[in-house]
Amino acid sequence: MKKLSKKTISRALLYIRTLENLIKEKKYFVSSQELSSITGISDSKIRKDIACFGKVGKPRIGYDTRKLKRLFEDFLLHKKVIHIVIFGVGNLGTAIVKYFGIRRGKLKIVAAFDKDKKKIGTTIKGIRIYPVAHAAEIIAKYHGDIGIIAVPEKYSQEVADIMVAAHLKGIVNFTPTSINVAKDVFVKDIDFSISFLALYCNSRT
Amino acid sequence: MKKLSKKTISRALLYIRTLENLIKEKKYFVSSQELSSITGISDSKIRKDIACFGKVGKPRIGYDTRKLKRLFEDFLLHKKVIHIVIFGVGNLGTAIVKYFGIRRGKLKIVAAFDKDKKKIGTTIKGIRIYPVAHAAEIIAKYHGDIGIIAVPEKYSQEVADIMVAAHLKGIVNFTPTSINVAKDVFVKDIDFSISFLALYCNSRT
DNA sequence: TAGATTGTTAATCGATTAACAATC
DNA sequence: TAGATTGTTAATCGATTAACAATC
Repeated sequence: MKKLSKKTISRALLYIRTLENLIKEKKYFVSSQELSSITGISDSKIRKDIACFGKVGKPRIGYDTRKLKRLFEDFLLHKKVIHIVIFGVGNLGTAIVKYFGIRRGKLKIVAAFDKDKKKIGTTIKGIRIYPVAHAAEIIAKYHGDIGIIAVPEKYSQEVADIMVAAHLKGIVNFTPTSINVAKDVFVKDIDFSISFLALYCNSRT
Repeated sequence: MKKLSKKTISRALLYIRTLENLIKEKKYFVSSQELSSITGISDSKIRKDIACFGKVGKPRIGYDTRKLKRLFEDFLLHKKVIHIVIFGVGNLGTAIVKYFGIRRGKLKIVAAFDKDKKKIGTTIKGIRIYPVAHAAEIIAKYHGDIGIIAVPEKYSQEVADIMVAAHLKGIVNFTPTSINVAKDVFVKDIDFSISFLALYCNSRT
């Protein structure tokens, strides 16, 4: 088996979602061409991605949607539930807690942290908001897997340091700042301003 | 001048932000190496990106931060304010309106749309919520540039069609669905579930 | 069988890195 | 001047596309 590239992993997750929809529609076989027209990803790229996971297609018939979905999940998502912790329950943080406070697929928020004393001790969709000072302990208790930074920009590095110390292996950073972390920690930056500006710039090309 | 790749454009926007911070600190010259250590982007990539815009550096001295920032902006962001419209003011939509309802750099939300009669006519941070039926007219009136889809999944294509008809040239899609649009319209998908899952998968490699 | 579709190889494309002469 | 840093070229790397023999 080849090592999976980041791009292949992202696309595989998209295939899983697409296959789930197809299975819901009781479509049990699909060709790479059909997957291409649904996802917008080229058919040869799709076949090449699938090849990283195994040989499961049948010439003339295509792929068994349920089998293919299981194949991807066995490689990528054998964990039953992925535990998310979030720092900062302002506008964005609260929206995310409201969404992922209830389990969504394999994702679930297990704890939230904030500096605001008025928020600490309250809950959002059943998720308790804890003081940042107790983070290490709470993250260990809930077996946090990944962390979300949704605090004001100036606290992002401080929060990142806490997350690294708490042994989280992945961080989603919503602040417009580059954070520095140990190199075995993965960071995904989601910067709305840069995303929107990039879209605007691309659309004037 | 070379055609700018999407990646170069995104990085250039990151350089602009970095330069703004440096200028605020009254640092008026910076080398590609220093920019590299701040942003995490390799110095040769940075020099190559800059070369797409012009020759502005001085050997031994580096780049004039204010001049370099202006150079990027002249190419990418000559428009004073980019007008954003948003469909759907649920949890996420509301958070975004609260943030971009006030101008943030060159970005500003100018109008919001929703199906919920209770929300229509109300305002968030001064931004009025209009009925979806009036979208074409309102978008034209406010000179909308790009649109955000933050509605429930099942309405995403419907909203995309309205946006295309209203001549928006860029769409940010927060729903977990692939939308189909005319091919001169740019789409940026931001799917939190896939982003979080991908981060998790990458972190177990 | 006939023919559509897979799995895979080879060709192409684009982006990144390395290296260094030019230069202030 | 001496030497650090740019701008740029060549080398490398990885990802995508094209093509097609294998095959059910």
